[in-house]
Amino acid sequence: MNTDQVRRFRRSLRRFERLNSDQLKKCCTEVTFAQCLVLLEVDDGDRPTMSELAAGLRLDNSTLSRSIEGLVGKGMVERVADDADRRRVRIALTAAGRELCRSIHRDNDACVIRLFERIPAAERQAVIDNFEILVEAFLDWETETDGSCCSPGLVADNSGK
Amino acid sequence: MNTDQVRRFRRSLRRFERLNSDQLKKCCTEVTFAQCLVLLEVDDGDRPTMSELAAGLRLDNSTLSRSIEGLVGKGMVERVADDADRRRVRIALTAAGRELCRSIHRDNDACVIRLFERIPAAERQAVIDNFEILVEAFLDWETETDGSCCSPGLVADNSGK
DNA sequence: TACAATATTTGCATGTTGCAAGTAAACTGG
DNA sequence: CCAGTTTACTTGCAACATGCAAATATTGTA
Repeated sequence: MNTDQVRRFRRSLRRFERLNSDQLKKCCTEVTFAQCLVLLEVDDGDRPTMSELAAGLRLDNSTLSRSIEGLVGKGMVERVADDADRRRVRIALTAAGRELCRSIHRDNDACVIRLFERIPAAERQAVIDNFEILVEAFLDWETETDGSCCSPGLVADNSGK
Repeated sequence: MNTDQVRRFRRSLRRFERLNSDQLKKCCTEVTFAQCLVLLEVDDGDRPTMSELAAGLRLDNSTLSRSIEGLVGKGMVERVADDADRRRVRIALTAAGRELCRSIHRDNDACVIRLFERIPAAERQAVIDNFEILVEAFLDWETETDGSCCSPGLVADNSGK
């Protein structure tokens, strides 16, 4: 890795960071952005418990608890007591929640397709594959360092002070 | 684009979203994460005005104003009145701000290098290049739609309701 | 000079987040 | 079986981030 590569990548990372901005996210009014991430995670799992969701989303249990609270209030998910261990709370989609997930997927699939129309067809698969490699590397690195290292993109680090 | 490609990409996008989480970002105590992004943007520019910074970071002027307020309070930047147009406020790094930028770059360059050690050397350039292509496509798309489309990754969209 | 346009800051409300403390249920060793 | 510990989750709290609308100050314009 030379300096130019590193700096170019970090610059892309900073720009990407700001792209997922609230402005972009706000086109939806049914649920908040954080709630949307939780909803899709619930949809991906099999009646996951709170802890499973929190781990999957890398969120504190308390933060997740509040997101779920919001989704319950909007009638998208239900808290279901676990028969085997009544400490556990399992989360299940309601009919409205399932419908919202379908809607989210439909609309966002279409958005991704439009996005990729800006990328030459020959490059699309490479972009997807390489992004996946990148995300995996991040996840792998996060797991190993347990979040104790600084964020590679942009974060200030006072370790040198 | 087939469905599998789209879904795989959106899944990566969701995971990536949560990776830049506060937990990861919090290794720094000098400035907040948002302030760090602003600081580096100031460093990149030539005594930029508030509006230039807000546009570059895709932030509302008011949000930027508060971030700058924080950085001024921490002695990292200074507000400088523009001689030609006294409505304008230009932002300049202080000596401490310049030093912090150097520190951020030094530490984060090192982090990126460690991150990429998890990716085979032969693939690194492709990962960087393809990430850049992706970010450019996002920026291009955002500019053209003026943020009026839904976020491709994950955002709920009630347009179908 | 009155009026419109531009640049920035403030007031306000909402959302997100983690830590610490609290509560309830399940396990464990005597 | 019961006291103490562990586990799962929720609440209290404080900080930060964010955009919209309104206020302020300055500049351009007719």
